[in-house]
Amino acid sequence: MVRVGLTPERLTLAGAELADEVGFDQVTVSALARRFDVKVASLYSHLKNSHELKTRIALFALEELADRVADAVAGRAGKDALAAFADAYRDYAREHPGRYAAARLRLDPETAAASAGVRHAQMTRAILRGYDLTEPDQTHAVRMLGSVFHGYVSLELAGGFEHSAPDSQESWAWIVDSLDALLRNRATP
Amino acid sequence: MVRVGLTPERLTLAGAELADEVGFDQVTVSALARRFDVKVASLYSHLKNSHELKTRIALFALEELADRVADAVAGRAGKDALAAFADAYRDYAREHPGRYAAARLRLDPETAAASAGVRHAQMTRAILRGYDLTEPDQTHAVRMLGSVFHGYVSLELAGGFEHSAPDSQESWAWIVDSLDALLRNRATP
DNA sequence: CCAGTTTGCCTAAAACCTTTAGGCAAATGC
DNA sequence: GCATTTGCCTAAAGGTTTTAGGCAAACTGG
Repeated sequence: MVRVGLTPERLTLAGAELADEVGFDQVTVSALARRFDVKVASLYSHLKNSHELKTRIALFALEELADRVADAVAGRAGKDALAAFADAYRDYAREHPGRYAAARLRLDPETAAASAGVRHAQMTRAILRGYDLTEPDQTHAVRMLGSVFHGYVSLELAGGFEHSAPDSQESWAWIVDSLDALLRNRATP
Repeated sequence: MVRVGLTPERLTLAGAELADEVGFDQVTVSALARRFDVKVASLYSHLKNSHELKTRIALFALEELADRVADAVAGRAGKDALAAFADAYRDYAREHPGRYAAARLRLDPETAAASAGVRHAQMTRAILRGYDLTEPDQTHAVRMLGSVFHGYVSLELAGGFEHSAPDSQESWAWIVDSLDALLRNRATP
């Protein structure tokens, strides 16, 4: 009975990898046990239940995505920052579709408040500092950017733009461009 | 052994109702059988499998949503049409969250091509006729509108805007307003 | 270094979901 | 009214979740 060395962290990471391979909703405690070649029940010493596994993966993905976005945005401002933010977001979703799906898991309020989700909101607001928006416009803009990015990426992942011209990349650039113009128009004089 | 009168249509409708009550991913063949007070295996005379049930609910929801949007948009043009489209979309998602989630199910290409999804795309293009966009801008705009609406509604359903000011309704109006301005700016002279 | 405790993975088992196979009775058609 | 079709049933196998209890490996301190 060799000990494999399971920990919540290793399980979370393996779960994230599994999500990218087979889809987030195919991530089960059973599948994870198979991957470590241990019996299913063994995982329940490290995880309260299946929901905790999914939540952990979600939190992990949120952190990772926030790190990437922070990196991408560092040292940029204005449209440059907006484009970097947008690309970091989209690239992450395309590289890690399962983790991205995980990041969209609905968290209970306390968990969400303690998650990297707040960093996302902060970074979005940081981007908007380049556009001189005052409240409540700034909040509206935060919500709009979140909607467009999430909406686009999730439609793209679902294959919505696959078999039609023009290329998805072109639409993405057009949209970022349009959003920049929109935000500049909304700036308070 | 009383016959309940199961049909694929009745099962689909009941499945849609169930989705709104407990969430689309909680819709199972078992739960549906309980609702009709018949044994689970009985449903398999009317449905090939669980996936077919979900696909049917998705197609049903797409039709229903397309009907609503068509109704809302009829006789309107320009920003009026845009707002009517947006509201019909958002209202449907809020009234029928389970069906809305179903409508976002990934369909295989042939099924998607035969679905009301194509009506959605046509209606979006119809809205854009009021803005004098030429290709490829029109396609970019179709994709952007789809992204914003879907993204916003799905973040809203996930509770993203619940416990913060300003009201979601205000942000929605601001966004529709902004999109209208954006599209007018993009019009070809 | 080795007893004692902790920890990790195991077996066993119950509950629920999916799906298939085969049966009996109700509805339909001639 | 009888034969056929159809609809719902029982039975059963296989997968996932979760809990309970056991044995052995890995730490702990004397």
